[in-house]
Amino acid sequence: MELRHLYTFQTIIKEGSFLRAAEKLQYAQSTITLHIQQLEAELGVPLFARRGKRVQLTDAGHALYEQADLLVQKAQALQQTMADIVAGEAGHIRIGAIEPTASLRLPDLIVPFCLERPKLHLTLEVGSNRSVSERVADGSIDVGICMLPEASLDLTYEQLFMEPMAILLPASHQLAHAGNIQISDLADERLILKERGCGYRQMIETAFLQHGINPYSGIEIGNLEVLKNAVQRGLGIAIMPVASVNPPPEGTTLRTLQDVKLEVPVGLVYKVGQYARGRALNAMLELMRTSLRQHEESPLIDEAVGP
DNA sequence: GCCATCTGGTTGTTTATTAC
DNA sequence: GTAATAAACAACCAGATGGC
Repeated sequence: MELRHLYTFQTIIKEGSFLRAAEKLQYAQSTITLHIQQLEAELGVPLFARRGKRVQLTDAGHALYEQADLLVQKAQALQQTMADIVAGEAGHIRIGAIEPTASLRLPDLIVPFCLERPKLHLTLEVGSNRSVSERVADGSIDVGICMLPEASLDLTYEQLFMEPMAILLPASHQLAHAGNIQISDLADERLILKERGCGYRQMIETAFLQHGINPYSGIEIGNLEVLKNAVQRGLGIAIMPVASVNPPPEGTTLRTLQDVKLEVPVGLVYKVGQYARGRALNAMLELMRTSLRQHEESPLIDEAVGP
């Protein structure tokens, strides 16, 4: 059954004749007859009773008219949805992001973006660098915001900004008010690390091992909030994204290293060749580029860190 | 005057072939 | 294996004409 046959059928009823339906739909009159004949042949039942020059709906015609109305309405709604997707007003965007970007930076972008597009569906998944990049690689999410993914995943990486890191220590700690802090000063400290596979931890381990220091103290905490609380209660010190401890929790201090710049690159991650998606996703990517790259120009660390 | 049928031109679809 | 192209075929439409 073809939708245009149903349109023709509906138009005949609304206009009252085959001829006026043909004029309305800009078909030849013979086409209207053919449409109805095809519809009747397909359904195996006459839809109109021909009485000389007049035609009248049969019972089957009445039944079809009620159902056809629903079908045509559904089809029109579907066409409108497709038009909205083409225009970037609808569709489904799936984003994955690491912390603290997900909770501190993305809401400022996502909220106005979604309010402007009430028909848009958006899913934001928060995870580790590895899980976000793997989800992008297997197609579960459209785009990720994370650190450089593993080369084996064959993903495109577009750097947006550098995430500055700093040392969070209890305010009572001897290094809290020290002059310059060198990385060697942390050699004997209990450093609380994030979980294995976390990009922040990898950066910390690399920096420490380059200076001949083993950063592993035996304590790993996979959540930034719990990590902050642990430092606040004196369990040890931690190296954290500045954005996640700005301002530092009560009873803690944020310091930077004098000899090592602690920062990790964060960027957009997407599948090669998958870039040409819907307009809504492209608009979101453009917004992320514009807004998150701007962040690089106003680093949070200047406001948050001080002896 | 209105609808059905026939005929010819146009458009769209399918299939086979070729190139990458 | 996939995409592009061309040929054959089918479906569609419009105009002309006939029956009621």
